[in-house]
Amino acid sequence: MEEYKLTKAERLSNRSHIDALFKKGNPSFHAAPFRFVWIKPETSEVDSFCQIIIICPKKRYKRAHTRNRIRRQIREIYRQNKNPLLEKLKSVNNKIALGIFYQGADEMDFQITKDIFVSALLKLASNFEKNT
RNA sequence: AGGCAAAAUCGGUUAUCGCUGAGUAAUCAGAGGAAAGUCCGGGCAACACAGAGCACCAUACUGCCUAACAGACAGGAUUUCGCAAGAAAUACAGAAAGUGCAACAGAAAGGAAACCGCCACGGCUUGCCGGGGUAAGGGUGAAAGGGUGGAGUAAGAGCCCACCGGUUUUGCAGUGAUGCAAGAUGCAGGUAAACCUUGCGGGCUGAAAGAUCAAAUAGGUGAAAAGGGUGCAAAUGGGCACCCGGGGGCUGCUCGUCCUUACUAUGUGUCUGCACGGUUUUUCACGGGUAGAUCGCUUGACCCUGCCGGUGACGGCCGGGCUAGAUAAAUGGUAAGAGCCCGACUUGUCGGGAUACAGAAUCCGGCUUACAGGUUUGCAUUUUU
RNA sequence: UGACCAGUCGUCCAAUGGUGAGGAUAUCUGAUUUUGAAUCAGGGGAUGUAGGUUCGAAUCCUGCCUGGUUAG
Repeated sequence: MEEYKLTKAERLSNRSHIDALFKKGNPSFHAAPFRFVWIKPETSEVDSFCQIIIICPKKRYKRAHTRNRIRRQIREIYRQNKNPLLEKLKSVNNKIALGIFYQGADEMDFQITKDIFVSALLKLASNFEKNT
């Protein structure tokens, strides 16, 4: 069963969870323009296996429309390619909160960044298998 | 044809995978002219509020429009440009309420003074000196006490006269700023985007305002419970034993057995073991309130067509319409095809592009700034006829 | 969403509306030294931007740009 939806349950929106992510989150790896941070949430009330938050800092991207565009494109990539990660998480029955930083150029090439992102996600999933 | 400036405008179809809102569902809707800067003004909300003044801030020709404004419209004045017609700009109240300031230069920078001068007088060494008069000319400066001309004089001076400018009174025109005419006045500069004065205006804080619901934890308030009986001991004391009841442990359950049924200081009263108060624990209730949720939130000084009033900004009326409402924050990805733009060859194909400035966060009215492309208007230039 | 402040040589700071915007440091040139450092002498280099007020603006006023601080 594969789903290509991205509902609100899959987005990180609780303030305390976000604070926990940035304070105690495992500083995982860099991958070209991306950087990932993840944590296992303390409470198990979360519905989905992986909640994400996309960060493009205002300090780096001054204009609102550039920030919007970057965030939307990353979200689109994640939506299309999230299933391998989710299946792995489901198999080990883990729930995580994931923070995705973007630090690349203002205008990004959709296809190239897509390839990078997909490989990075697979790497993250394998990393998970080792931990458990 | 390319260039500059201004104005209005911000291309867009279909399919599909998603996102946000509405709807039972089918389905429908989904960023801007500036959403930006946050520079003004209001709506709305909380709090405050007898009246007046001070302080602070903002503003400053007149009329008019408006919910309001530093905005708009109509006009006046001044300045600049122009031969003129006219165009453009204007923070456009007060310098005779007061206090300041004006480097350098210059005699003197503000109820004045005399460097070179001019003038007569006195003295003598006959071209100088002295004490006077004067401010036309020269010189300094950004600026030198209205300007030009005449009369007048020893020389001169609004000392006097004419014209021009200023101030002011009256009359006329105008809603008014003001204009025109007639008279009066001999006229102490500049700077208020120096302090300041005057007039008009401002209560203060902002949607993370504010309203409602409300978990866990901690704390607040109130109520209840921490037992009853019998016997013995004891006053330098306030304990012990047993029985009943409640709670807990041992056990799958019962019996049985064990533990427990609190503390209160040199508290207060009282005196026979009690009452009051306090502490602690447990239970219940209440209210405040955090996370969170809902409202505020999009039907509005709204948009469109037509008619009427007004020079105009704008106002009125009839009819029609509903056009984002998110909250770590929705508009994205892919594909195709007309038309458009760019480039290449060629004169109809191929390749590329979908873009400038830029993203709603409480809502409106303005201002300011950014802006590719095509459109319209104006200006100058070049080429052709 | 509001409130406030600042912008001066490459860097850090001065300058009451008034002389050619000053000082430290850096940099350049020369001297000194076998060479370098230190020292000495000399030079270049700046008022964020566009307007306005004024005789005159880094300073006063207005718009814009950039950077920073701050409330919740």
